[in-house]
Amino acid sequence: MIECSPYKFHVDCPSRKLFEQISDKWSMMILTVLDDGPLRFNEIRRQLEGITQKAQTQTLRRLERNGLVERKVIASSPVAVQYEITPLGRKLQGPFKALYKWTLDYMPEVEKARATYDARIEQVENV
Amino acid sequence: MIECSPYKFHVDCPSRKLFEQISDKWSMMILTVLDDGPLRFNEIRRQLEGITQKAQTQTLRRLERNGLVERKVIASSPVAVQYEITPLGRKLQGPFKALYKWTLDYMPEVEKARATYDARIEQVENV
DNA sequence: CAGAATCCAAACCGATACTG
DNA sequence: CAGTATCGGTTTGGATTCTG
Repeated sequence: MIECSPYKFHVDCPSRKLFEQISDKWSMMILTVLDDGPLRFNEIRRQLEGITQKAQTQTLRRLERNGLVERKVIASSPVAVQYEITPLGRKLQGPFKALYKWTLDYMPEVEKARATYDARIEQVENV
Repeated sequence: MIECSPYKFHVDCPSRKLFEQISDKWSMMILTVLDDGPLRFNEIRRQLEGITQKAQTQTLRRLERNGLVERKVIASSPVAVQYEITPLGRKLQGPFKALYKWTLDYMPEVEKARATYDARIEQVENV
């Protein structure tokens, strides 16, 4: 792990600035569904349970601005818009899949830890 | 990428639940500095520029609850508290480092994309 | 279809003061 | 040292309405 002086994680450290941009609720999921191929606005929507139109628009705009997604307007009536992952966005798939695998592999351990923690806390509070 | 029916990312998908827990502003950074060895509260603080005491406490509690960090109270006067990464937390280092490397490798590309996007937006707005 | 605009409530966040 | 408690200010999030 490379360091950013004088703090390990300086506010100007690229990892902080960039992590903020992709660690929101929906970016990772949108990039993941787009990895299988381009989708239209409502096609994305149908794959992500619970996303609102506003959140989706905002997330897509940020992804587009950061060069991770390309927005293509297809002139027709009514107009069609297609979202496509860029090569840069595709390079995030490796890290994302590693993270995704971790969540599946260790979810049971995390839940066990939570149960233990919550039980201990409750005990302390009920003294 | 494994799917969660009927949506690709169902609300009960482990990846969503767990990703929410670690994708906040500080978790990744705290786990990273703890990877080098256990630290006390204020030692962590000194490595993470801009973190407030409140945010640090909250993040550490969540990490502890999820079994990623262990909190050890050393009886002394004044009391000392040590935070140590757990084996489970350490298993996240691989994915984190992959993500970290991506930010360093592609930050320039992202900034170029932003400049292009912002210039285009400005042009549209100034018509 | 693919959004933009608006409004409101809830969550978060930092600053401050206090404690054993 | 290692926190807890509290209090505004800000941001976020959802629901709703409107548009070409």
